[in-house]
Amino acid sequence: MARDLLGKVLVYDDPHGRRAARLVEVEAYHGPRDPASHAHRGPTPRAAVMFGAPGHAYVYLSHGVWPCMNVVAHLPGVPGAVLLRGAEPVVGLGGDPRRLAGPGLLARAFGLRTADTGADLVRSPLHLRDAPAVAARDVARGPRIGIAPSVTSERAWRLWIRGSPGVSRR
DNA sequence: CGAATGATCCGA
DNA sequence: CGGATCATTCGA
Repeated sequence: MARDLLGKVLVYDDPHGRRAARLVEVEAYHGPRDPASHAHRGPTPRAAVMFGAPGHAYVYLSHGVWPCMNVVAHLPGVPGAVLLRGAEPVVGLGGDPRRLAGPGLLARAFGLRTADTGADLVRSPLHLRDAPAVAARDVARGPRIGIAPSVTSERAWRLWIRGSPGVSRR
């Protein structure tokens, strides 16, 4: 579930060192029943990873410039993923949370490429570290960003940690 | 508000 | 194979 990702720490170890950030904003995409999901049109080469095992990365390129990272997460047989939209720096990412406020900024700060698609987020250099659950009163939710209102109006699938400076600004 | 910038998908 | 689309960002 998307809200379980809030508060978890995304870690990327590469030859340059470790980068880590605490996730403070995510959006859920629900697969074939969700027209906004890249999995909506079936297992195309790009979206195929979302039809596989949960806990893997799906990184796509937005507008030719911005890598955006998702965590494949779904119930058996129902493709879906969670877009990472905002985070707070923990290690190796500087001190300004606004540099991680937005899916493109976040994935770029980690140096992610579309080739990172498929990474096992439990065992690979790119992984998620568990963290205590965020209290319900600290979690806010609203409509997803950049999606036609007709699609998303009744689906408040964007979740964020109230008051965090790592939440994307609008 | 519009440009940047390229992978992806669909229709022909 | 060509054109439209895009889960975005930044600067004028």
